[in-house]
Amino acid sequence: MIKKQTLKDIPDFQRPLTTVDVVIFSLAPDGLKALLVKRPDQAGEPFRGHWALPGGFVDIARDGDLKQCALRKLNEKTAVAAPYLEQLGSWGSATRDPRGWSATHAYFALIAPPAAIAAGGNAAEAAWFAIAGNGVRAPLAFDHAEILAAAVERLRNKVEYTSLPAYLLPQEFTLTELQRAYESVLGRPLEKSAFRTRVLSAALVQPVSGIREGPNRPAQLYRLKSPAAPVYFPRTFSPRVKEN
Amino acid sequence: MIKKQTLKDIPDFQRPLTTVDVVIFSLAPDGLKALLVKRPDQAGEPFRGHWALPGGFVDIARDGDLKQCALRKLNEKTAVAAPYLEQLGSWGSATRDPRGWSATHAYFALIAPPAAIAAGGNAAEAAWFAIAGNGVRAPLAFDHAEILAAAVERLRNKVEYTSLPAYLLPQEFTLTELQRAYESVLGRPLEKSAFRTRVLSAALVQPVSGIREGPNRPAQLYRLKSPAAPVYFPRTFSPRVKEN
DNA sequence: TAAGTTAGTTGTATAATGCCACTAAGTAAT
DNA sequence: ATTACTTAGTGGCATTATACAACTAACTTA
Repeated sequence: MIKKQTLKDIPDFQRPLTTVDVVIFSLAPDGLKALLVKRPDQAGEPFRGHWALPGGFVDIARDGDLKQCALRKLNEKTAVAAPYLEQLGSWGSATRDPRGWSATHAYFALIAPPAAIAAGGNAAEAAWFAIAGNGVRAPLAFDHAEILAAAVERLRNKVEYTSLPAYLLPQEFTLTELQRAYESVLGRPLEKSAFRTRVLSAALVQPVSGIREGPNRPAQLYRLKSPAAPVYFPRTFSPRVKEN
Repeated sequence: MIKKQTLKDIPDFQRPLTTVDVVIFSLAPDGLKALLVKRPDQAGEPFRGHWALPGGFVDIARDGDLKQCALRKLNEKTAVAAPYLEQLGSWGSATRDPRGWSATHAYFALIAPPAAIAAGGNAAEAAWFAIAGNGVRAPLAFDHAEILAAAVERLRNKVEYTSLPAYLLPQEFTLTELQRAYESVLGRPLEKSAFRTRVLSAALVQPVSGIREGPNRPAQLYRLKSPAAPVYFPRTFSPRVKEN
């Protein structure tokens, strides 16, 4: 029988590297985007010059816990007030980082477009990439393509039965804008009437005094009733299956 | 501006401790159970003699990746053929382990009762605890009560719209047994007719040749069509809300 | 004033069930 | 054998959310 491992059996150099990575989504007029950063192009760095998810080592002196670490990573790239931030999962193996056994704790964040445009710090090394299919067109460092794909899949899945797309919009929005956000993420059109009934009959949004003016009939503005917690619907959107 | 941390800035002793913990669920006649193990009662060990989730340090020499590590932990306690194993999330902070900054990767497993009864190895130090509410009655080591509560919540949630309870049963089962499994996890009765229609119209189970004999009308035996992947239903079970 | 566009509403059909009552097939006691 | 009891399995109506389609409303611009 193999001896159970205790702390003193684990020299420090046998501890896995621990990182946190954040998939940051936002919405541009032409669709869903994810923020990526360029790996440093220095000797000894893995995946030099590749695009990667924002993230890095947990700093045990600065980070109280994993979520705080994720928020720190998020704020290093883009200053957002109260983003939607959800844990996505963790990826760890002997081979994912050439520097040694490493495990990353992945989060995904949804932020509104205005704050998103300014990528803080070293802007040349951060950019928004369009989501096509389950990822972006550029090759990514480490297993980040896999992590990004998992984030996209999770987002698409939850969009079917939650209010998540609202976090991709500014605080105030029209119902049509909200519907476009859903459609952008899902990649398919939704029925206007069914969409409105669902959104309005759930305790999801409440009207504000403002009106969105435009070249045609103005639209009522709404905002989230309880931004802190997303709303879950009892069913998914599921278009009727045609016979024949 | 704070300098970006690179590998050489992180002495090994500043790396977080990395563990994997597994919430193992099974079904007894009187309800849902979770397997817990007793912490060693030795000097220097944290939470001496407390009950805890099965788990421990990632062994970078033995474990290829996190899931393999979770499977190893699972097999150290109970030998199961092909359990349902899903990543639950990760918990990491400066304070959760008195030995230092630590992060655990938590998984949850669903296993069939027969294999479950024999808790391998040191049986005196492992036991099945009834799930009451969101956890067990005993106080747990570390933040394991929180992790267990998250597992119970995730399980209850997914039971509403997936085939997960089937993994708590032996390979062959009757529809009534499956319904009882759902009810055990949910903690509320389900409508027989609606349940059967849902299960049979989804590509969830297929009849096998066997019949379950008993003191009354015998029942058709079924097994999962594709044990590898759980089935998702388009709606949750949701009892009608009474007016008045 | 008519055309064009987007906002928002209304009405019918449908799918998946919730709910209730029923029939079917065994064992065990009489 | 017959009846009582228990669990397996089915059938039918009601309900709910939404898919779908057609409609009305409000505004700008030519």
